[in-house]
Order: sequence, then C-alpha cells, then structure tokens
Amino acid sequence: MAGRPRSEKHDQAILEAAAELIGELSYKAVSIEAIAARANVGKQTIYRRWSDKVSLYLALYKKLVPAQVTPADQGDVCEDLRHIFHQRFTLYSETPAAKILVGLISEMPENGKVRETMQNAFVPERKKILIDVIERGQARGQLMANANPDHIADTITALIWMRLLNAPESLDGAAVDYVLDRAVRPFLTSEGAASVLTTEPRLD
Amino acid sequence: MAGRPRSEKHDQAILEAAAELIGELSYKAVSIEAIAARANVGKQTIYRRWSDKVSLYLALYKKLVPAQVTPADQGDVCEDLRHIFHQRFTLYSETPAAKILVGLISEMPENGKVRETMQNAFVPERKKILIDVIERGQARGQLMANANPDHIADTITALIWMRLLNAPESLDGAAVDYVLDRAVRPFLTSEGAASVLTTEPRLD
DNA sequence: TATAATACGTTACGGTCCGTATTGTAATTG
DNA sequence: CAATTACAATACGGACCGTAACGTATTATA
Repeated sequence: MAGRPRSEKHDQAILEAAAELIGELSYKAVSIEAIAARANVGKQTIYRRWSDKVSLYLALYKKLVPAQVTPADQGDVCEDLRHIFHQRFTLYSETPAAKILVGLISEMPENGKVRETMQNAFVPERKKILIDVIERGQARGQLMANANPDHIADTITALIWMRLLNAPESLDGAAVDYVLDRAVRPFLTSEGAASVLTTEPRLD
Repeated sequence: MAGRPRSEKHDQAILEAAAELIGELSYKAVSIEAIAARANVGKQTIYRRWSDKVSLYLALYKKLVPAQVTPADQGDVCEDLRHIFHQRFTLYSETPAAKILVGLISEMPENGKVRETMQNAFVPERKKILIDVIERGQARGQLMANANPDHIADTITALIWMRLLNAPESLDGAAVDYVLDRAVRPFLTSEGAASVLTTEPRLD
C-alpha cells in the first residue's frame, strides 16, 4: 500500500535541531516543541518518528558515536586503551555526544526502556571492546595473569560514568589518566609498566 | 521582632509525605503539589522551607542516612568494608534513601547546586570513611603497600553509583561482593586474603 | 486518471506542574 | 494593642506534554 513517504530531509533537520539545542541548553531544558520549531517542523512529524525525547536522543547518539572504534593494536595495553578513549573523548568534545549520554544516563532510573537499552546493548557493546583489548594485553604479559578483564572493564565504565555525571566537559586528557591510574595501572606487570613512561615520571 | 513561628509538625509532615510518595513513585514523578496535598499543607509552606524538590529531598536524605557510620574495626579490611556497606544498604532497603540518592544523582547534570553539594560535601564525607578503613587495612598488611586508598575509594564509589543507576534495588548482598571483587580484592595481600573465606570458595 | 493511504504544517486542546501572588485568618513578641 | 510572620485556600500565567482536527501535499495502485 502507499501513501506519501517520510522525508529524509526532515529526519536530518530534526536531528540537527536536536543536536544544536542540546549544545546550547541542558538535556532536560530541551523540549520537543523547541526542536520542532528549530527544525521548522510540526510536532507530529517528530512524534511520528520517535516516541519521546529519550528515543530521539538515543538515535542521535548512535548517529554521532558509532559503537565500534577503529581497532587499535599497537602492542601495548595502555596505548590501545588510550587510543580508544581518545577517539571517544574527541567525539565528546566535537559533538554534543557527552551531554546526550549524560541525559540518557540521568533518565535510566525513570525510563525502563532506556535502562534496558543501556544494560542490554549499549554498555555490553562497548564493554566488549574494552575486554578484547585488555585480554590481548594480558596475553602479551603486560597485565597480571590473575587480573580479571571483565572486572577491569566494569571499573573503567563506572569511573567514566562518574566523571560524566560530575561534568560532561571533564572527559579530557586528564580523565584518561584518571581512569587508567585507577582501573588498569594496578594490574600492569613490570613488563607492561615499562612502556607507560608517558605518565610514569609524575611525582605523586 | 516576632511573628508566628514555623510549625515543626509541618516540617515532619512534609518530609514524611515526601518519603511516602517517593516510596510509591519515582523521583521524577513526585511533584511538590502532591507532597503538599499528602501532607495537608499549602504549597507555600513547602516553598518557604526549601527552594525546590531537590533541596527538599537532599534534606530528607540527610535525615534518613547519617553521613557517619558506626565505626567498624574488626581487624579485617574486607569485614570492615562489608560492615559499612551492610549498614548503608540496610537503610537503602528500609527507607527510600536509595531512590532519593538516584534522584539526586540524576539531577546533578541539571542542577549546579546539587552537583556542588555532591562534589564538595556528600562524596568527600563518605569517601573519607572508606579511605580510613582502607588505610587501616593497609597498615595491618592486609592490603598491598603500593595500593592507593584514595583510588580504591573512588572505584568503590563509582561502582556503587553505577549499580544505583542500573537499579536502586540492586544494592543487596550480591552488590557488596560485586564491589569488593572489583575494587578491593585485587589489592589484598595473601595475609589479607586469608580472612575473606566467606566468599573465597566460590568457583569462578 | 481516479482513489486510497500516508505525510505534513498549523492550530487548538485538555492536562500537569511550576513558582508566585492574593486574601483572610492564626499565632507570637513587644 | 500593634507589628510581624505562618498558614490554607485559591487563583494565576506560563511551559510542555501528547493528541486530535483540519486542509494540503505526495505517493502507489487499481
């Protein structure tokens, strides 16, 4: 059966307006009505595509931040992890992705659908990437044999979320060190630690 | 200078109504108007005491969960930490404190006042308790000498917040093991690990 | 080419909640 | 008694929500 097809121009216009607005305001302060106005679109045109604000921004996040990172295998765990973090944090500074992620996180307690998406898809997808890198480092002998890659990945994620909640802008270079210091460095073997000279000589 | 004094009965009635309502609904779903109705009080009587919903629930949280825990010094780091967690998590199951904390956390990105309170008072106060216990364990030789108590405390906090966001009800006995496994156990010396037989014999 | 189906903008709607203001009354101090 | 503050009740303007109604556009199919 037929009917007028949905305009892809409108999809883009809506997502662009949403990206603009969350760049200017906070997640909570952005309203569907404001997005519609900015996109020169009726509210129905938005509601026809997404059930609510969360769904819209979930879609926008996926568009802005692909789950996959370009594989990093530089022969060093820390450098590989740094590479991943740098890749993500760069997107967070160039796009409103961090603000969106914070908004999604803050809606988890209220919205079962978001919570399930985060628990069942979002987090596991990204966790797997970390685990792979960590296991590779362990196989290389850079990480202690009795370290648990799954646990380390949990810790990394938790620390990053903590920083996101404290300030979306806080995910910079210092944050990389902050996370690695707490979640990874304790498990480095002397062999693994040898190559981390970038941050090793700090006196603290 | 005089005037009719504020009724303490009303303070209690409001806080009780707020506690009841967040027990029944989610943080976001509770409105000032609903609290006023439940407490048989005018809205102004609430706004006269607290500037907004966050301030009210921040006060309620402080009332429900005292920052201090009864000091635990049982000669074992893990048992001391278990004692602290058990104390808090019990309050979380007997009162709506967990739901409130989740609400406060989810408002951090939107509300600078809450963010500052959490960063400058709430978290540091509780972190200090953890650090003290961890340092004591380290002095006893139960934790590795090169472990960083400050970092471990950060990790513990982050892991607990992560679980809170995923489900306020998730802070049970299993959560204690979850946190200790990731944040503390890796740093136990053979001496410190000896006494953790409660969870040691698990096959995993 | 007609018809049915869907998209769209506009406008309007009922609803919830916000934070404030108003009014009349109650309680307290000096 | 006068001045001052607390309180309940009620009303208000404003922001958004999510939906519905209307008229118009765009498409596939018969």
